[in-house]
Amino acid sequence: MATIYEVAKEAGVSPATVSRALNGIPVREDLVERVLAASQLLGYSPNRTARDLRRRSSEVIALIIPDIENPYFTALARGVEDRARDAGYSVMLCNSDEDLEKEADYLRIALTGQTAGVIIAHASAKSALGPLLAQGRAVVAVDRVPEGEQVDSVGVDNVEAGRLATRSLMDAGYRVIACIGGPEDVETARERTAGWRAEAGDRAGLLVVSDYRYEGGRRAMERLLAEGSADAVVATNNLMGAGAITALHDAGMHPMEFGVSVVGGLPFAPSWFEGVRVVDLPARVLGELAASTLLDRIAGADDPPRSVIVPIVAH
Amino acid sequence: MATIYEVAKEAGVSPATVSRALNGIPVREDLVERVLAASQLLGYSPNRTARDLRRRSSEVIALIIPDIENPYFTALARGVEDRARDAGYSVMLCNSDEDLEKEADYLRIALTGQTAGVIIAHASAKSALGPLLAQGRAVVAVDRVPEGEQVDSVGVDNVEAGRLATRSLMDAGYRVIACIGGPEDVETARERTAGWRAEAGDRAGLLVVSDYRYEGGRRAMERLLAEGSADAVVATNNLMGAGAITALHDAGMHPMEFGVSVVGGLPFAPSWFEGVRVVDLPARVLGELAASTLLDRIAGADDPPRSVIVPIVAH
DNA sequence: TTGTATGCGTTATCAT
DNA sequence: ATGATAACGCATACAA
Repeated sequence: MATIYEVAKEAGVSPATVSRALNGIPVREDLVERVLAASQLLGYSPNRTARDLRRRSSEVIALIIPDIENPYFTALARGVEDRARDAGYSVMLCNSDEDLEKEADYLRIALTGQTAGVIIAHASAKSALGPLLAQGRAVVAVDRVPEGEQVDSVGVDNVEAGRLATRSLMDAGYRVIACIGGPEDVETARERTAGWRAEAGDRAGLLVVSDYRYEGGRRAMERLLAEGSADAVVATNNLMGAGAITALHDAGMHPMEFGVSVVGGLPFAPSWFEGVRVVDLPARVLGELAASTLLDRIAGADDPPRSVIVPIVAH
Repeated sequence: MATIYEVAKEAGVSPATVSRALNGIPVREDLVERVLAASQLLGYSPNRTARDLRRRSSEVIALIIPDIENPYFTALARGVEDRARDAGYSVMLCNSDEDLEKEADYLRIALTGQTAGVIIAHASAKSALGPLLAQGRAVVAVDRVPEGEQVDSVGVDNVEAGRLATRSLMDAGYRVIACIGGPEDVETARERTAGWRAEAGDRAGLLVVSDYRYEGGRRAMERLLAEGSADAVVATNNLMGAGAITALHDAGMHPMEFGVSVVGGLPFAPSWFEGVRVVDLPARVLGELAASTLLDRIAGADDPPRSVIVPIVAH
């Protein structure tokens, strides 16, 4: 790879002039042209590592999500990406796999590498955002909003989501509504379950705590069917909802006879499941807003941490 | 952030000793301990940008995929990620969105930043891998195998996939089998369509060329239904298959009366569509193998480019 | 084994 | 506006 020195020599100017010409800092017209010609000739493009080292920042933002195979988070990622790209940033997507250790690794990489900022849907409330924040790095929590930390956040009203999902079943005439909950150390899971509880009450055996995954939802549903006391169920996320529907299907039942309401949609499947109620979550918008918030911080906004709640549109 | 100099001073040794102690280069036992204690105390961790600049490499590999919202590619990404992580590398995932310009951006970033290597499922045969290869960077093409380039590649036998999907419908007794093809500048699309053609023949109007996307598959199916000459269809990728099924459903038909065979599966939905035939593609394995291949290259393997074809398991 | 000093490729400071 | 040069933080060649 050609360096800035070679370009300088080729163009007959100093390296400083090359740097300026390429960075939009005023330089005499004809020199700019010589620099451009020389870089073209040598196939030069600046070494980003050196630039980042010198500038102590970069145009990369890290996005850490807990499950890259969950369409909810990929939609969110698209939102982040589109907004970031418009602002000239690229996105490094990291999959923590709901694993605190992997997440810590990626957080460390984001910290020690020169990322301009970090957007994170943390794997657990125990996530170690401390070092990032202490160091003054721009950080935005998305989807999952840490309860203790002083950090910008973008999320939805999960209690309301849980309520809407539940009420939708009640309105349809179902009487005993069970709930498949997510991991207890994930805020969104606790909140959505709380929403269900507020509407449906909480009788023993009606709440099955699972793991936000497809297989977990499936097993939970099997248990509820075996139990036999409910006639409808709220799945607190999309994957568990899919699992529940599968279990229902495998048991030879249709989502009409046993009511199903899911918090969060699955793409490509809107019309396949008549009878399934869906409380859509604005994943992509969450991503866009998180990116906008982060970009503001990077640009130097120093107002106190703000917390954005995106409204849910009921069906 | 603390630097290596501060740690050195705190530990009463030279920066070089700190560097060595931290990188497993022989250093007197008690000095190692002092260095460790000092880094602990100061919360030191090496600046990766500086290290990369000095070493002229890094522990990050870039993975460029054309559609982050396609479960096929996220499964592939998981494969890459798992294998890479085991080897101590982290993965920067980039979404080209089937857009040559975005892809070129990411390729440039991968080139100018110190990535250890690049794994790419290119957006189009026109992708500009040239600069990377010319510069001797490790590159592996996955899923989509460039036809002209001298580069390692990992893919499946797409012609065979197309054949299998078609034959499955023929064996079930369908007579006139249409095909929803993907973009003509994507190798996998051309090959799968070729597989269909080889089995089903190609009569006018039976091939609808689409775009590998959900909506495209939906519209293509609507057209085929309007046309009315076929009694079954091969969708050459998962998303178009989903779109086709939706169109079918919206037209009040079931995948039993109008045969549907899809190349590539959709997750979370195995048992929902009785009657739909699926030729599963080993996306995750593709990712794992691509990562292994890349890691070999990074480690210095200098045998000629190899081309791995992962067998397809028929259902 | 340890320390000193240099260089990785930029950008930014300071003269000019 | 332009050029010489220092500095970003680390790893390593060389000297001790």
